[in-house]
Amino acid sequence: MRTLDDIDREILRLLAADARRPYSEIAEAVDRSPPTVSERIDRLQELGVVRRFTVDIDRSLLDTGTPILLDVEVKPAEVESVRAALAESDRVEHVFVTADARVVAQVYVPDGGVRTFLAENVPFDAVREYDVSLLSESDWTPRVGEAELALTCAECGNTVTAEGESLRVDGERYHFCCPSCLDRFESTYERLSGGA
Amino acid sequence: MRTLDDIDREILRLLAADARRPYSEIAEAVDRSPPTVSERIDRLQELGVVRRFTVDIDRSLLDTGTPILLDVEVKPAEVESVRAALAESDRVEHVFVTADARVVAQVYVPDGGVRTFLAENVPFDAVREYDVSLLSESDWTPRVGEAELALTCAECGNTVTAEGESLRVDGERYHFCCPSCLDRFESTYERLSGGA
DNA sequence: GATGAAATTAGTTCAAG
DNA sequence: CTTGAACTAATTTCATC
Repeated sequence: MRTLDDIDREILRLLAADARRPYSEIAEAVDRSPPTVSERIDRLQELGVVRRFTVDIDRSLLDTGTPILLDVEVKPAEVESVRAALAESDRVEHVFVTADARVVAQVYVPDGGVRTFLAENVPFDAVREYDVSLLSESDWTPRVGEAELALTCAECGNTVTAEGESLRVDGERYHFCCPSCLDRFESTYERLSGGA
Repeated sequence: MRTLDDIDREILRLLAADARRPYSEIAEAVDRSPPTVSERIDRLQELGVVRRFTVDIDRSLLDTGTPILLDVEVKPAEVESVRAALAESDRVEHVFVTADARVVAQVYVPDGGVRTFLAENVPFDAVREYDVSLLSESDWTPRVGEAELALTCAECGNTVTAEGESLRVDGERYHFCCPSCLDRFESTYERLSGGA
């Protein structure tokens, strides 16, 4: 398995700035041919580095409620359910989970107000406290920087280097640091799914 | 000028979920022809509702530093300079400005740590206090919802309705609630640029 | 505003190095 | 890991409604 090189990073940067520029233009910028660019972009998607192609929408031009930053202090066991519940909502664009069990979300609050929004969207018992800040502006700029690929072995948790391998099972990608981990993972998997 | 209709919203939703689907597919979904879809997307870009086509990158797979949520309390007069300084940084992906003069940013902190990052990126005098939370997860989902176009008249500040008009000057878009405001804006503009 | 047909432009496949 | 050439697919233009 290869890690990311400068060409991948440059492609990511160019796509982040404008995902519609023709591959011929990207190809010229990275001094490769269009088929190479095409293949590398496929690989970036396959690796999950590129999650999706999308549009950045200026919601300040859209009348979709009042933008707030909602900071919810949750019971540690409920962090994931609260994150999922918020991420699910039509009114929520960003969700951040902090190490100290807070879930921070950018929410476009409907007319009913924050309390109603919370009551309807978040498991009542999970919330300890919450805090609301009115937002006056928000920016999003996708960045790539000097990023190196940082994958974790699905079997042993080590960092996956260039020697690693990867495997796709049931639409999920798994990465491994070495053939042994891949093998072990595969047998465990087969045992489990065989028994099911 | 038209406002957004259901077809525009559906197009936005489809693009947000996958900006690469062919126009023929979008066309079928909204029961129009590909040229119509093309034209409407152009218009959404022209209006500034679609800021750009981009890729959603999974930065957790990229080794670009420790993700934190940085919450900076700033002197009110410095809010804009701090926002701009942060948005400028290669390490910052999101910046939110709250109504009570806090600037909240998602930062991928380099090895030097937060203090160094702040010292190098934010005007020293502007910061009153700051607070850091380690992030364990972050989601982004572009949403459209039931959005209506909410433009503000560049001359009088009223809401721009379907009767409004718009004008492009020096690469900037301006919207107006009525022809009088457009006229007045134009004369003011010509007077100012004539004198320069 | 919308369209079908034509023209243009972009993307992918493939055999080969 | 890359490419040029051939092929396939997508987008835009335009005359017309």
